[in-house]
Amino acid sequence: MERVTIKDVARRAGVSIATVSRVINKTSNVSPEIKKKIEEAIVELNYRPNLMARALKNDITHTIGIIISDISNPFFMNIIREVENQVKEFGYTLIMVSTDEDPEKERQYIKVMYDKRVDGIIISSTGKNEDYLCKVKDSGIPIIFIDRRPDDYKFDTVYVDKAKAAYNITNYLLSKGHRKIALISGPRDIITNYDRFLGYTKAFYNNNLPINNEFLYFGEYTSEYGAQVLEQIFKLKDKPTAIISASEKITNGILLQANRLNICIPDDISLVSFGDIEMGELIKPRLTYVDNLNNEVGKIAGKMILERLKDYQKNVEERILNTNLVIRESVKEIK
Amino acid sequence: MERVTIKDVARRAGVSIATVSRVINKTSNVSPEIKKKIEEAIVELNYRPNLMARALKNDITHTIGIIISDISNPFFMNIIREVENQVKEFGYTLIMVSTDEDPEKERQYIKVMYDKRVDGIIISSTGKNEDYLCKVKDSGIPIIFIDRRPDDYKFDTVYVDKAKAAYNITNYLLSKGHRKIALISGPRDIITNYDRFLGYTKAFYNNNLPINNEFLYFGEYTSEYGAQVLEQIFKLKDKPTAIISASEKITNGILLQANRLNICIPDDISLVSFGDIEMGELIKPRLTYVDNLNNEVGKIAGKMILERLKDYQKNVEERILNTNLVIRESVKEIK
DNA sequence: TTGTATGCGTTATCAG
DNA sequence: CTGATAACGCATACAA
Repeated sequence: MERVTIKDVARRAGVSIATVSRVINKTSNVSPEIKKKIEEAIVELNYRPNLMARALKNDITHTIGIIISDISNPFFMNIIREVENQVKEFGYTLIMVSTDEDPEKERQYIKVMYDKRVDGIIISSTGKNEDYLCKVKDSGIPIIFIDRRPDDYKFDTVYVDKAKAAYNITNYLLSKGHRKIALISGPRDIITNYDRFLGYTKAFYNNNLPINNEFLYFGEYTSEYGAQVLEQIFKLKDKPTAIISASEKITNGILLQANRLNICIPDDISLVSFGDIEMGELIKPRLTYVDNLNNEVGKIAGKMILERLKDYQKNVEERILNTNLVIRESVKEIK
Repeated sequence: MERVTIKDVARRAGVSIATVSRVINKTSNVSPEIKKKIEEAIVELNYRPNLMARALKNDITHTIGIIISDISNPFFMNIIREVENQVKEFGYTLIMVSTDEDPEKERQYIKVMYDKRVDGIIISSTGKNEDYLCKVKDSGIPIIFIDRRPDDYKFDTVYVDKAKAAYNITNYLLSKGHRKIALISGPRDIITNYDRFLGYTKAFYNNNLPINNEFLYFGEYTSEYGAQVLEQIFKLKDKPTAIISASEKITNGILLQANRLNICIPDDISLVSFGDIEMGELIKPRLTYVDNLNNEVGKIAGKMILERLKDYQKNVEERILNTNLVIRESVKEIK
C-alpha cells in the first residue's frame, strides 16, 4: 500500500499541486467545480497530508514535549492527563519522556525535544539544566515549568507553594505540642525540597524554637526510601514525635513499614503528608495531608502552553498555587 | 537564536553539505583533516540535525505511538513505563494518546499516528477499528496489540489470558461453596470482558451448574461503576455471595462503597479482583486477586515492537500470558 | 482562479 | 575523497 501524496491527488483531479494545497488549507479561493473534483480525489485516494513535510515547511509540529522524572508516579500521571485534555482539542499530541531525576538524562531529553522540533516543552526539572533550557527557549520553543519553580532564570511556571505548605504543616504540628519533627524529603538538589526545608525552618524560627538537623532527611521520592527512614527513625534514642512526608510515594513506604514493624500512627508517631495516598479513605488512620493539586497544575500547565503558543511575546507568567491542610486523624496532640 | 543547519556547518568548515552529511552519518570516508574541521564547526555552531527533514527524507521518525483508553489508569501507566524503558535506548520516543474507550476517538488517533508517521503503534484497542488498523499495518506501520487480543485479524499481540483467569477464579469460588457469583465487568464491547464471561461460564458449565444472568454486570472500568453496582447488588432480594471484579478501578469502587455502606468483606460478601489495588497490603481484608502482569506486558510489548521494527517480514507473534490466583483473605467459605 | 517554481533541511546519486 | 544536485511532500510567492 503506497503512500499517496499531494501529487497523486493533483494528477487524479487533473490540476496542479498548488491548487490541491489550496483546497486543503482553504488558503485562497478555488472554483467550486475544481474544488469538488479535488475533494473527491482526496476521498477516493484516501489522501492524508504528510505531517513531516508540513512540519519541515512550516516549522510547526503540533507536538508538545513533556519531561518528567517518572511516568509511573501518579502525581505526574494526573498532570499529564490534564495537559492532554487541554491541548488535544487544538490538535496537539504529547510526547513524553522520564528522566529518573538524572540531570544528564534530562539534558539528553531536552535535546531530543529540540531535535524533534516540538512546539513547546512542559518540564518538571531537576534544576540542573536551566542554562540549557534558556537557550532552547531563546531558540523559539516555549517552556513551562511545572511543580518545581525555576531558580536562576525566568520561565512560565505553575506550582504549589511548598514552602508555605511546609510552614503551615510545621506550625500545625508545633501547635499540637510536637517539638521533634522529622522532615522526610526527596533529593536535596531538587528545589521543592529546599522550599519545604525553608517553610519548616521558618515555623521553628517564628516560634523561637531550635532545629534538630538530625531530623532532616533527604533521599528519594520512593516508597523504599520512606520505609527505610521510618525504620531508621525508630532506632533513634531520641525519636521524633512527628513526621512530615514530602510525597505520596514516601508516605506509602512509611505506612507500609509502620504496618510491618507494628508501629501505630498516630499513637507511636504522628504523620502529615504532602499529597494523600490512593484509597486514602480506606486506610486507617486517614491521613492529615496537604493536597498537591496535581489536576489543577496539569490543567493550568496545559492552558499556559496554549497561550504561550498563541503569543510568544507575552510576559512570563508565574502561577503559584496555595494548598490547605486537610486535618484528619494521623496527628496526635502531645500533652 | 537562529537555527543552524547543515549549510551553516558546511560554510563554516569550507566544504559542501554533502561532505558534512557524510561525517554526520559516517556513510563514506572523509579525509581526516576535513572531518576534523567539520566536527569543530558542528561543535562551535552547536549544530543539531533537523529530525523533521530527516524523517521526510528517510521516512523514519524514531517515534512509537501508544494508544490506550486512559493514561491515568495505573494499569496502563505501568505498561507505558516499561515500554519506554525498553525502547529508549534505541533512540525511540513515545507519543501517547488516550481514547476513553471511544471507537471514534480511537480512529481519529490512529489517523494521527499515521499522519505523524510513527514507526510503530502499540494499542489497547476498543476492537472496533480492526479493519482500519489492518490498512495502517499494510501501509508499513507495525502494530502491537496489548492487553486486548485482536478479534478478526492477525496482529502481534501480548496479553494475559483473562478467560483462563476468570475460569480459575470462578472454579475457586465454586469450590468454596459459592453458587451465586456476580461478575462486574467493564464495557460489554471490549473483548477482555467477553473473555472473562467465557471463563466464568465454562466453570459453571463444567460443574454442571446454572448461570444466573442477573449476576452479570457490564459497565465501565471506573471506581464509580464498581460502587454503583455494589449498592445495586445489596438491594437485591436474592443477593450473590461473591463478586468477581474485572479491574482495579472497579475494585476500588467496590471497597469504597462497602466501607460507606458498612458492608464487610468477606463476611457479607466475598470478592476476587483482577489486579491488586495500590497499597493492597494495608487494606483489610487483603484481596484475593489475579496479577494483571502489567509490567511484563509492557516489557514484552516494547521488545516486540523493536523486533518488528528490525524485521518487518517475520511471522506474527502472539504472546498469551498466564496468571495465577493469589489467595488471601477476601473470600469466605460457604457451608 | 490557477499553475510554475522555489525552498524547508536532509540524504543519496552521480560526476568529477 | 569531494561537490553539485535531485528528491522527500508540502506551502507559497510570483506569474499568468
